[in-house]
Amino acid sequence: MGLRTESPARGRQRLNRGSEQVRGRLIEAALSEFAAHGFDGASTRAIARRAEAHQPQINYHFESKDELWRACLEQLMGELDAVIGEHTAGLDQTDDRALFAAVVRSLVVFAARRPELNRIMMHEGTAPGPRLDWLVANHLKRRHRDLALRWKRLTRSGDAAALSADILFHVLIGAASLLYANAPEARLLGVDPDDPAVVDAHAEALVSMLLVSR
Amino acid sequence: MGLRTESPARGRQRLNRGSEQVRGRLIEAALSEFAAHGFDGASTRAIARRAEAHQPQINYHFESKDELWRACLEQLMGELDAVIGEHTAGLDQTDDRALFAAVVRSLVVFAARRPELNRIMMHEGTAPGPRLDWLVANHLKRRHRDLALRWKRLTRSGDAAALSADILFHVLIGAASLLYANAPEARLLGVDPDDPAVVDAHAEALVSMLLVSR
DNA sequence: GTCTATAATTAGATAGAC
DNA sequence: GTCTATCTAATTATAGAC
Repeated sequence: MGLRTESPARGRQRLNRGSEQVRGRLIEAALSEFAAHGFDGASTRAIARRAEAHQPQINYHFESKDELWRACLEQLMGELDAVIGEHTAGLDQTDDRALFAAVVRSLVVFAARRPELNRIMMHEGTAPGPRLDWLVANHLKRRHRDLALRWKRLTRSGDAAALSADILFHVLIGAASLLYANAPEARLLGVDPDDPAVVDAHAEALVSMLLVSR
Repeated sequence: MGLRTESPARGRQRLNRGSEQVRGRLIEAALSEFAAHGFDGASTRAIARRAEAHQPQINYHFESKDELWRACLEQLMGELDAVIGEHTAGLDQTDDRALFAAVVRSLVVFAARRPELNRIMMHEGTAPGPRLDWLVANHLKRRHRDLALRWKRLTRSGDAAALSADILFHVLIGAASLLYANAPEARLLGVDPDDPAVVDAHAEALVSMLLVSR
């Protein structure tokens, strides 16, 4: 197996771009790959290629593929909270009805803009495992409980459709996000999940079906 | 590498169970594994182990892992049609409202009883590829078109909620199936997707939200 | 038709030069 | 901090005995 003595600097050019930039590029590439192909289907080589980095850099900047996955979810959950924050800012924080409508619109808008979060959650929710345990404990438990409490108040005030608070979480997220999580499928069916008019009508339809007119 | 001359009949006992039975066991095991872990995450060894068969038997009874996957989807789609058939049998076949309600109930009941179909579709819908192309061409296109036509008639007759026929497919399937497709997640959140009372209330809630009272 | 053994490829992670 | 080379383990598929 002949040594390559010919040139001292072979292969890809050395690129020192700073830890933070490479870390960010790896997270962005990884969440795309995890969303498209699931944790097992996403290879660290494909992630590195998409980030224009080398595969061992993943283990340098992150401890493991698992830790990279968790970093992706922290990123996406932070973005979701930012979108909800934008939609609920300036509202009367005691107006449960207006706040709920804003959350529904946030979920639809976010699912359309950033389908990766819902894709990853759909991949992970199909089987028990340590990643699902981590997701529920660190992100979903609180959101599920808060949404159920909000829905119970709306039910008592006569604003809510006839739907149990326990299952509202999955009914709402399913209705709000499948079109975008499965956008490749929707496109083949002739639907355009990237059309802002579609997204807007979708959000308003959900609000009007969930909140009964007074 | 020492030859094992010791015993002529080593390893697992030879089991000849007939082609049809082994084929069926492999399909049942495979759809569980594909549903739980996605196509890439499901290994043919795990499928064979679950079916109490040997890994090369997959390539004997099916041409490849891909063809086994397609056999799983034919099986599941057939079961879905059977459930829809049961729910719509005996109804006035010109009563669009009653037929639509029966289809909604079928989708919820089937998703709860057989979450594998929705799990596999959620895994496959997140990225373009030959399996998604096959699914859309052979199963989804027709269902999507028929449901949209039915919804347009209900919209004209004033029975339908304010929701575009284009996106009804994904809104309905998302609202009806995420609770069951992501049942492992729901269970960790304290919801019981296996409770028949939950399933029944879920179906009736969707019917009442989608069909406006006359 | 069932089974063992294995070929060919690819996976995540690591060692060590630079 | 980046990169090449490589280790170990796992993957799908196949060859051939039975």
